[in-house]
Amino acid sequence: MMKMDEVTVFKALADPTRLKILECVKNGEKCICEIIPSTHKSQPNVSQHLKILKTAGLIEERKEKTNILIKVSNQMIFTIIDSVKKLA
Amino acid sequence: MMKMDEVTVFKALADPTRLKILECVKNGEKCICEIIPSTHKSQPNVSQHLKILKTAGLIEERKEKTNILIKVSNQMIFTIIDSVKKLA
DNA sequence: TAGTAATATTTAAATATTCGTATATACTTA
DNA sequence: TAAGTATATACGAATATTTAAATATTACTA
Repeated sequence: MMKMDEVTVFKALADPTRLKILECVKNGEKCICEIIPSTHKSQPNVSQHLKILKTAGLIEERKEKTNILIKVSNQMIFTIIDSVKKLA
Repeated sequence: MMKMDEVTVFKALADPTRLKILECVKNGEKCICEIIPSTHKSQPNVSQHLKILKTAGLIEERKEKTNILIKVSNQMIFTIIDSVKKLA
């Protein structure tokens, strides 16, 4: 997976729906069909948010029968998000 | 300084000019008049970027005679930026 | 092969962001 | 007090982002 520049990564993180998606896959792979309802957004919208996260190198996908399973590329992203949350 | 939500912080970081401003003040307070030329952007534009960084809680200002000096609120932000840069 | 489920793409509208120009404000100094 | 320096605000144009609706694609399954 290509390394992405910081601005692209920060942009990917700068949206509540995308942060919600990352939270959703924090504890392991999830089917897109499970991610969608967790965001309360439309299927096409989630599809586009997933593309932004993928382009930023933050997630990876794997096909399993009919479904696509999403996981984070690097768990470190959660350390980063937590650090920002704790930033006083 | 009020704690800001993650999305606001990530949005503040999701712009090359603002990352440049943070780099500029990395090694200590800098006058806005020094920050401006380092960005190659107009004075009003830099002023607005500074406001976004301030609203996100990332920088603080101090008046010194005619000038306003800018410094980061928390050096931890550079650790975060570096972590993102290293994210494979 | 027809139908269905999962996901992606296209499109258009609404909104947000970025930027420069013009102008305002505040403070300092001649 | 007039002029100058440093910074902020208002405004409008260009561009980018977010979103849902409509549609397309892909791959199962009956």
